[in-house]
Amino acid sequence: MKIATYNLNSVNARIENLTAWLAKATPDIVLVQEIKSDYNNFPFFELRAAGYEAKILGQKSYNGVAVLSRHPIAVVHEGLPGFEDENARYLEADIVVDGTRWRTASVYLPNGNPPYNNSADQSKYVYKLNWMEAFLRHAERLQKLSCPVVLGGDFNVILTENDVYDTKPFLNDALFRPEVRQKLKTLQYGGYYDAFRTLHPKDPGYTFWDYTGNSLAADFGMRIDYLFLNAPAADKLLACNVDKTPRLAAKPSDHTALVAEFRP
DNA sequence: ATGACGGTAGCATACCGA
Repeated sequence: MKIATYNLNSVNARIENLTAWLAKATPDIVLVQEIKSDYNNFPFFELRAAGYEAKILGQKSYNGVAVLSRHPIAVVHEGLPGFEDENARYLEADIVVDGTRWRTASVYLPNGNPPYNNSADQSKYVYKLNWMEAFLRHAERLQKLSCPVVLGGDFNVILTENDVYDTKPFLNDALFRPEVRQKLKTLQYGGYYDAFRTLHPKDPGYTFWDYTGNSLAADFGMRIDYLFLNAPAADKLLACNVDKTPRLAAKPSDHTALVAEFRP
């Protein structure tokens, strides 16, 4: 049983790359971010032909999240409960696989950096902190569930200095500020396991490489996509690996897929 | 400090991203 998270940077620009990867990787569930598509333009037919049902919280041009699965998907929350959000960043769903119900969420945390043309504007950072607060409150409520829970997505947070090729360029970046790192750590204090880091204490585990320059060749990456597991899910965890093949393929997203394998 | 690069809207160029 495999669950993946993958920030696609546009589902329509990536549909061939995506279906090729699905055929090879055969995940049961994929938590997708940045589909950059509303409902009417989402490639439901192509994914159905590839064997996947899709539930989406769409948005034109920006953001947008989806859950794909080879099994029926029951949506639980469209958007983060208790948080008025103008952006499509959270979709929670139940999926039964081999008789076990899995609670999953596709999470796209705000970036938080100021716009290039106004570096003094902190409004996006404030939005990020508020979003994280609401997410942490909801994640805490999900701890009441006894079924396996997987919160996966693009968290836009570099958790530690070992999760980026070089800390210097990011010391004042919204992805690496102590405040956001501390906040995401509270998810772990609250009983969620970082699937990749649990099994790979030392490996970089980068999931993102900038399009520009020689970032990919030089491995100037960062680990900002995560699969967080409650204890019942962590108990079933067999493996968790970064699949770099779609990032190395033609017309890639700047992120790549992170895949966890579980006992049924 | 800036822009590299890519996607989208929409048709020139601005906005967004990490």
